Amino acid sequence: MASKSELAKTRREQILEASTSVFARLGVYKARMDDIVKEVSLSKGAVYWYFKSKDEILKSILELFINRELHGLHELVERDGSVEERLMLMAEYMITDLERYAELMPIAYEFYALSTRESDIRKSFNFFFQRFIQIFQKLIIQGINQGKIKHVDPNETAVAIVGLLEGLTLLWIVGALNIDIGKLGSLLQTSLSQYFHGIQAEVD
Amino acid sequence: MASKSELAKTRREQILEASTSVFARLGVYKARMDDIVKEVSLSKGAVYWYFKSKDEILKSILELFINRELHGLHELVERDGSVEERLMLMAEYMITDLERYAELMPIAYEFYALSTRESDIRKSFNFFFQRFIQIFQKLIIQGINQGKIKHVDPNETAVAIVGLLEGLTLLWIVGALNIDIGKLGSLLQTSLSQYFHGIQAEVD
Amino acid sequence: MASKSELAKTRREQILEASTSVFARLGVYKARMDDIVKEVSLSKGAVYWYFKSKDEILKSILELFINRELHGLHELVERDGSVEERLMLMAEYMITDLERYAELMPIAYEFYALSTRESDIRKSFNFFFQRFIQIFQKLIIQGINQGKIKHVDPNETAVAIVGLLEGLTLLWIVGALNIDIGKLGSLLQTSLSQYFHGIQAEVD
Amino acid sequence: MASKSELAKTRREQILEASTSVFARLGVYKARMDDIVKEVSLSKGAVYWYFKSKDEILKSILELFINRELHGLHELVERDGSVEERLMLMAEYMITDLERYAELMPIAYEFYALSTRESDIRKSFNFFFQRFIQIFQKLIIQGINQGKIKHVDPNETAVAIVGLLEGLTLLWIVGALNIDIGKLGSLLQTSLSQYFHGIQAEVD
DNA sequence: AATGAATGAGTGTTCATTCAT
DNA sequence: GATGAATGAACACTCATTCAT
Repeated sequence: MASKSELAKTRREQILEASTSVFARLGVYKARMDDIVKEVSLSKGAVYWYFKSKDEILKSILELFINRELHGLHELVERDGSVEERLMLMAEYMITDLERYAELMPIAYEFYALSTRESDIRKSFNFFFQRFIQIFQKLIIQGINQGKIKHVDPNETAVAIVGLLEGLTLLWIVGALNIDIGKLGSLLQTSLSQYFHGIQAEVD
Repeated sequence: MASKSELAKTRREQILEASTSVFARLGVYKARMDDIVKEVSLSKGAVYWYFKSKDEILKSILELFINRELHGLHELVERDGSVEERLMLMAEYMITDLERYAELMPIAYEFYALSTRESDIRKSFNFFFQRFIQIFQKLIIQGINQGKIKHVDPNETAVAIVGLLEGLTLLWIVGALNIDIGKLGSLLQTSLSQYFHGIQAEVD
Repeated sequence: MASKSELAKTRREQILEASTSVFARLGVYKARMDDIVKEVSLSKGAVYWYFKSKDEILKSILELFINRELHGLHELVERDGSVEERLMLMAEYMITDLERYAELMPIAYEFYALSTRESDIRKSFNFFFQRFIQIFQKLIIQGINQGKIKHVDPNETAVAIVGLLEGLTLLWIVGALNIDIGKLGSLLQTSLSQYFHGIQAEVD
Repeated sequence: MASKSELAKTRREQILEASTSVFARLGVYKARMDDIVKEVSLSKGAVYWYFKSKDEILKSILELFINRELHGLHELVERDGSVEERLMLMAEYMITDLERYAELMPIAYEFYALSTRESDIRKSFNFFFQRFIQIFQKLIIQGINQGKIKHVDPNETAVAIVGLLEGLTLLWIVGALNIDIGKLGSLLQTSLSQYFHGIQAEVD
């Protein structure tokens, strides 16, 4: 039974998907509402029926990204395995994710830039990264409790790990690495592994 | 004795400085040529006398940033001290730098976003990060030769370090950390230090 | 029942009419899009909805002129009467036409000037004048076949006649004649008549 | 002894020559003062030292044209020969002239267009064409007095002749004739000759 | 006389948004 | 719900002209 809100939901999704693609291709500012309208094969009025403004579309895209991403990560946390194994698993997940959404990454950096000026976006990122970091933090704490990891500050360490992942992604996106995504995967794993050794508890 | 080209150089610098400030405050796209004109206290015609478009201004800013930054880093490489000490020194330098240019960081992320679409900018970043990474790579190689660092891949390791620094900066800029810049400094140092321990040669 | 394209056609006509009037009054280059917008009582966006640039408006005006003019002339060719009578009829028609569109003539000269630089316009005029000349050529050939006109070159003669008409119009427009349009009419007729006598077959 | 005004005269001529060339090439409105400055190899200030505005340059060009043209024509009038011969001579002269200044003709049509809006230019043309017509008028009157030409209205006839010449030139400039200038010359002569026969006195 | 940097009003065009149908 | 014509403020950039040197 497709209720009114079913159609609305579908339409919003269509528009969001089309917009994301357009924004990624042209950049958020160069993208025109007409480009979106053309991409989604709806009329301009229809797009404005479901979204009040270009800005609302933009923010909805961010929301969608964040939810999708957090959802994916949460599933990973529940897995079994040693702390190191699970760390690697998460790196792997990020790569798969990056692979799938690579062409959408440009938008992310526009959002980062925007976040310095728009508190809405800033809050969203705050929320997102807090969660993201928390996930790793739990892992670190587990590791410490299991005697696998030194008595480091779990939050600081988690932040460093997320930073490492984000930073390498940035370098890749920006074209500083000149490597394909497969190579980026192993780079991420090597780096994480090295970092992990730095915080690993000494064994006798 | 201000020769013709002296004036031109001065004017270009004035315009670039004003533009940078305006771009950082309003965002590259929301910033109007009139905002720049007002900020620099010249007429619109004068600005266009020295730069042929808003875009040229933008790209010149990037050029300036990159040159300034590389220049600063190169000086650091020549310092004395152990590999670890010099690594910390560089982190310190980055923090000082970040402190000074903090309010200009939003532009960086707009540039990152742009780099995915504009090959000019992509090339500039490629050049910049290659150099940046190289500097660390040399340090790593020295460390390896001195027996201070394991036989890691120097390039991969340098990339990881730069990634770590960039990533933490990103998290801070984006508001994910909720800490002041001083705290960011010590976070950078802790993280680097931990990473360094992970690649340090085993001692008997 | 105004279908979609009916409205579009009407709007385009409105805009073209208003633009013609504005161009004639102010000159093509001094005329501003705002002048057109004001004249047509539409918004600027509406004008740009139907024409993508000032230039397209300009070229559409030329197209319209040419079609209108050729259409009118073609009807004249079908008339009955002697060759000389029909020649006079055409002169008469041109005067009526000139009378009606007198205030639009300035545009014609801007088009002539443009035709030396813009191949689009050059082609349009080429097409127009070829047709125009052809009409007179047919008349000449008829005259020759009827033994009313000497064995002159029909094309050359037709060109001369059109040249004579255009040239006198030019002199009048440029203000060289200081006569009213009625007097221009009889001047045209006298001149044509004299020319006609020059090519008339000798009678015994 | 090159007095101040000698230099001034030279400079004005240089500027006028360069401007004419630029105007012809780019069109009066598209031509920029910078184009003129570049063409004449003087500074912008220098150009403005000798001419108060672009408009003054434009009007000076017209003045120069007119003087040059009238001067040339006046010399022709003094020649010997029959009326018909001298008529042909003038056609010949116009062709030579057209040949030399062909690439400047576009400006003429811009002037014609302007003449409908600017009384200065209108007056200049009025003056010019009056003289032009007068020259032919004298010829006609002579012809009448010599019994070579019918009792036509000398002014009307002169106007028709000038109109014929101008009109054929217009058709040629506008690209309606698709013939080279040599062919235009013979066309002019044929047409004039035919017209002349139309007004020639009957012989027994 | 000459230079060329500086001025700033003015221009064609764009585009997010609205709204009558 | 949906359409797409209409709106008009906003914008990057131009260019004739000025003026300090």
